[in-house]
Amino acid sequence: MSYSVGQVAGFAGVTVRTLHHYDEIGLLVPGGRSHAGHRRYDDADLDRLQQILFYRELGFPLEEVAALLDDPKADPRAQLRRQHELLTARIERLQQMAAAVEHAMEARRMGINLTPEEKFEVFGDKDPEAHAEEAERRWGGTETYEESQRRAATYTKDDWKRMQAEVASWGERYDALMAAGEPPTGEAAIAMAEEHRQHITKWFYECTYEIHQGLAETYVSDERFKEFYDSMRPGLAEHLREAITANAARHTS
Amino acid sequence: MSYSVGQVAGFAGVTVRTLHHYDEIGLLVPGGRSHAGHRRYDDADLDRLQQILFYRELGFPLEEVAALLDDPKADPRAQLRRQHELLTARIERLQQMAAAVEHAMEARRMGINLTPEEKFEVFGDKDPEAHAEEAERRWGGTETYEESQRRAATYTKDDWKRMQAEVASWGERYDALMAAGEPPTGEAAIAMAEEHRQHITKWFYECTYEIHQGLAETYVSDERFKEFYDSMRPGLAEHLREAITANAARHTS
DNA sequence: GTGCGTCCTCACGTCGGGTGAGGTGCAAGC
DNA sequence: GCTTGCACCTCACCCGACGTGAGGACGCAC
Repeated sequence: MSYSVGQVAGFAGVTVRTLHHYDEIGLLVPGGRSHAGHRRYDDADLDRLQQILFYRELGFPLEEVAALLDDPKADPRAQLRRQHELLTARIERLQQMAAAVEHAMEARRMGINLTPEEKFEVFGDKDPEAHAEEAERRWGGTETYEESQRRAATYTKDDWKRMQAEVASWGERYDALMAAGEPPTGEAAIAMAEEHRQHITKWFYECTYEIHQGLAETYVSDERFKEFYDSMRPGLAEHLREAITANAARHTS
Repeated sequence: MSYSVGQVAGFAGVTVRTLHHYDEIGLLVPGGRSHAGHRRYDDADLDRLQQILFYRELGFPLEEVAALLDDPKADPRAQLRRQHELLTARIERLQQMAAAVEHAMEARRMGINLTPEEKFEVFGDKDPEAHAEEAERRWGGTETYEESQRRAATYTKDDWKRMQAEVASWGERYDALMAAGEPPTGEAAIAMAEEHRQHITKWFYECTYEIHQGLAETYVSDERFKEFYDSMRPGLAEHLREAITANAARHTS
């Protein structure tokens, strides 16, 4: 069984030119040539191509791909293990990005102004310095709630107002609920947690129960988020977190 | 608050040159310039840069990134929704790739010879034609079990033999177990399922309970995989699937 | 023999930047 | 006051991973 460039290009989903290129740079030299000089790929070549495409997809430069594949002390078992690790690492990375996106949007929803460093946190730039100076800018600056609101206002003003009204209404009702001594695991609190989740879904993005729980954690762990909720009533942040957790538990069981 | 190229490059984790480039092509033009002609980026620029990097990371060409960001009918809400969708789609894709890698390795373990089309299945090339002709090659070909074994033999011969011995031993014991009338949910069968899982982990890759269950499904749904197991004893494939499921359930509860 | 389809080999174009070369503006140290 | 250093500027060529013709060879079909 041997295949022409066209056939291989066909089922591998690459162009003929790409195969030519790989031949040129010695990354994938076909097992043989026909008498007319046409490239003939055998099954081993296909296996190799599959591996090449795998690593390419994950963004490796071709030179490194060659190194990985020609590594003599990497048998198929090691290859597989590596591929599997790469994939799971990648997935984790994306999940972190998703979490960061959710986080960023929550900040926006509350009119919290992230520092530049925080904005780029997603991209994994663990550079924990310039932190004193940063706090200066953050708390000493003159950027107000109002101002950051203005910046977020690519919404129509009406939309924004209506959303704020919903938030306010929800806040008052949650305040009342706590005043009445309702526990976080009670029906009333759980209903409010669910309303909170649906508010996010309505105005921002599909907020799953899982995501919601993630957000709940930051409401108590991040000072600014906590302040947002505690300003409605002291202790609200924690109360809400527990209600959200209870609500999530109910729906994932 | 405004920042120089160097500062921005710093916390965004890109080079100064990149920022120059983005300015040149009009993708990110700084809000202003200092009297000396130095670029000054303001907070809105940072937000935009963050978005740019997000889409770039997902592989969009810069021109498209510009189109996405300058789309007038995409408010922050729509952006967020889109980003979130892109991420979850990407994650799903990677998970499929991971599953395909697992699948490929199982095939190798059993000496099953995938058709070229199957080898590239991962890369999503749904082209369900040329299927009759394909079956010809697949079943009519002369490639034997032996041959495909040979190709997979980048293992040391010893390793391969020892692995095969383990498989054989396991098969005999599973055969006996079924002959004795053990149910798939019984202790003995579950122990065999667990041994099966650990065999894969030992020789190939970290096989989680979740992955194991995925494999179990293909053992009954893919004719060739089914044949591999049923040749040890008719009905073994299905028996094993249920045992694996029971074993997985025990460990994830 | 004349299409046609697929293959071949140059060889230049494109995209997203990297990497100097050579020059300017400004603060600090001598 | 002068120079040294640093961060910035523009101009311009270089690179990887192909895309995109141009111009030609093969084989089969009519």
